[in-house]
Amino acid sequence: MTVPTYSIKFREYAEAVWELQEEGIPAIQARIARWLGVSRASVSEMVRKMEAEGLVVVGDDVILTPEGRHLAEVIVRRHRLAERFLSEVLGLPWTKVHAEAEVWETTISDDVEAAMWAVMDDPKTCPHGNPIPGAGYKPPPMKPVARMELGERLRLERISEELELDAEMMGYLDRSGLRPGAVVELTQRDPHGALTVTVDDVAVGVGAFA
Amino acid sequence: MTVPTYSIKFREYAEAVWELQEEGIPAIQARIARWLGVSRASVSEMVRKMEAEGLVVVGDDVILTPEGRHLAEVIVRRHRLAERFLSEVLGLPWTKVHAEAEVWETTISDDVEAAMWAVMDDPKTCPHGNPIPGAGYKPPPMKPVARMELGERLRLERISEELELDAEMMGYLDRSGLRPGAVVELTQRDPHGALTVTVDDVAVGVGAFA
DNA sequence: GAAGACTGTCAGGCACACCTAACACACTAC
DNA sequence: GTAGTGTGTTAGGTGTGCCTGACAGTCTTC
Repeated sequence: MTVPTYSIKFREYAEAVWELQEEGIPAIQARIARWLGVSRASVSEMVRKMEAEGLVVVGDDVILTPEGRHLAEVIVRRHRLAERFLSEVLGLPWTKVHAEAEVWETTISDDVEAAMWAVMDDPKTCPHGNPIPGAGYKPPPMKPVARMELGERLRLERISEELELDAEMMGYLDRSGLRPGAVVELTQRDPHGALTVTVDDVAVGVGAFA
Repeated sequence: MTVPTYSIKFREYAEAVWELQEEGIPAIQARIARWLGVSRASVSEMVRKMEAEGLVVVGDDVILTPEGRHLAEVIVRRHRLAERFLSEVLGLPWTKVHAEAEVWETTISDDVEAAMWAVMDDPKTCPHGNPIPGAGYKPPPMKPVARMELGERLRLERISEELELDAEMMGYLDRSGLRPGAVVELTQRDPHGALTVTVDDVAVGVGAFA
């Protein structure tokens, strides 16, 4: 609930590092650059400034300091809280809330954040199933669909942040019934890794996600 | 409901011109500069860029073109709608919503704006009593408190945007019971223009506002 | 070991919105 | 008339965050 006094860009970079780490991807600069859609040179520069401010340590990976992690968690929390709010209170389709929350996460004040908590009934996750940091909820251990066995059935828990970036993909998933909570069965896997899963007895082809 | 594709700063300048005009203040550059808290040089520069884009005409006053007025009205509408939303749905105190809405006005998307309209019961004014453009509501003709007669009683309709900028002043007004809807009586006027008004039988000293 | 791919960094530049300092012009007051 | 005040403009400068292009270092792969 602390006010992040750092620039919007610092917050976004901290968030990116945090999310990469959450996805299990090592936060090297090139990944951060792709994640944020900027050049490697820009990341190199920003990351050096953030190191000077004590937000990260730059080595082989970029690692958040406790201060940096705290900053990132405020942003991620506000992002997911905003997604939940947009979906639950304002009734926006869950496929659209990610893009909106990108803006909200850096503009929400302490007061507004507190008011959102108060107005919702103890939210634990965002509409994509990702846990809201600080809500006291640990997501169950998960297995990406890509690592399921043929014929295995699983309840879909969450859609990765990376996929959320892609509005078209989100629309596709939604139309196909691939939402958090849906039970899917892996029915086929082609030699290149593309999967066919069955949801509500309908077969759908997808790539790999959680 | 149109997407304003102009930069955030263009939107804020357009809004400032619109508000000055609403307050009956001629929108000369020096006033815009004070209103926005920037230097006259900056206003001169920005206003020239906006003229090149067809948003304003620069003469003795700065005048909005139809395009510019439209842009400004989108922003003002979103500002006041956001204030109402923050107060009504999120339960923030009415003295705080202006500062929050400053940020919201430029970040709200078409989708979010539509959702806000849908979630509230046909709002006509912001919590300070200012009309929301596009809500089909014309405020009654008003008389600033400063122009009341001694002993005259009046219902407070709105608090000017200018005052909203000043959080301390807003707190003072609120604590004094000077809220939209309150009935005030002008009881004294000192030679320098300072006023004493009576609200709920309590005397309060103020400057001049609507 | 050489070729190719990937990575981080550096130099140099750009757009945006802001600033101060200095100027010329208008208006008012005395 | 002159002094003072307010106004708009110009010139030159700043900080932030982005870019491209070129470079050296590190892996893989053959």
